[in-house]
Amino acid sequence: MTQTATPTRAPVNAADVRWLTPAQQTHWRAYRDGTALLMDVLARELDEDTALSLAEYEVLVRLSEAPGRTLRMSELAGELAHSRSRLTHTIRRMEEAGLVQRNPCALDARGVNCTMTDLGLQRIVEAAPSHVNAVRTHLIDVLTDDQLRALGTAMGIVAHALRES
Amino acid sequence: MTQTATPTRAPVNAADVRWLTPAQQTHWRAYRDGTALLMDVLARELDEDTALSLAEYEVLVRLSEAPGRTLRMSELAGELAHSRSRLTHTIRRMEEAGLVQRNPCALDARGVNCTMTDLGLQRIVEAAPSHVNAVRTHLIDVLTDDQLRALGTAMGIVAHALRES
DNA sequence: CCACTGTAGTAGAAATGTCAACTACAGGCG
DNA sequence: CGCCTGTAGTTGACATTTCTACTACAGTGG
Repeated sequence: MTQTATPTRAPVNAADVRWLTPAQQTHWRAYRDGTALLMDVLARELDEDTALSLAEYEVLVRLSEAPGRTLRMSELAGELAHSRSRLTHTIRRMEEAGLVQRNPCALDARGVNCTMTDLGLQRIVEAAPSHVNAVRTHLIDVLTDDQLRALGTAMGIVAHALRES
Repeated sequence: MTQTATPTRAPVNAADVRWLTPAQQTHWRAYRDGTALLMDVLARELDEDTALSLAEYEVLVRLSEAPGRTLRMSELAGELAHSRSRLTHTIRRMEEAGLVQRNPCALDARGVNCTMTDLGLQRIVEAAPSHVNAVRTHLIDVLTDDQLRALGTAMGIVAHALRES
């Protein structure tokens, strides 16, 4: 099912809405508020400790795991769930900072390969301990194994459903 | 325990890091990716359907639930987990659009009360069905009750831990 | 009363993200 | 081939968020 020209969903009249139950409200808000607080503290601590933004850090993580420390721009955008435009801007800044390098893609003349430089590798090796520690402190260590597993499972389902459409 | 002047955490040497187990990695990434995708689609659909940003929508929700449809700026910022500066800018734009109004606070001359206008109320009444529907479609309806409860519980714990510090 | 420290809110500049074109190439099909 | 549609990536204008510094008032303790 592809999008129609105007991707507007059918307007929902107030009478038809299935409002959230109080319990659903509570859980949705806990998720929303917890996520806002968590992402905020992770971004702040990463920036203070390493002068990297969360977006830059995640770019480097994905590249560090890719064969040849290289990924196509679109693959990177897909994995990060960032818009192509956003990624272009981020990568341009990172390239100016010497963390990555861009090269035309041999197989597909439209494509651009993005490669992590040695400096980029160095930066993420330095940054990883601090960030892992922050994730541990604020997320992993405050939850039981079961709670973390449930969290991952639930959001995995959500992510999968969204990637379908 | 108060913060020291330089709130920098002790640097973490690579040797001391407790890296995440593969399972922890997986769950953390599922959470992170799912959240990015979910927030993105919710923001996009809300904007398309109602021309409100998620931030504006949430301001209106909090105000609509407050006595007198009024909250202090700092209370609003605290509930939304937004910085005071960010809130000031958001509210200024919303005030220009006629959705809220600011008045000095009688009890505390430093304070500012933020009140939702009738137009603001009207806008959120119109917007709510669409947004609830989107939350349902992309989050609530793809999870079982147990999964949603587990998600809310886990993130509630995370939020609580962060609000302590 | 006065100094001191902390809280509330704001403002402008800089950084970052979004949106809407736009170029260029790929792949299918007459 | 030549046309058409779709994908990859970029760009610049615009909107939002962050950072930092600032003003003003509250509350505490001498």
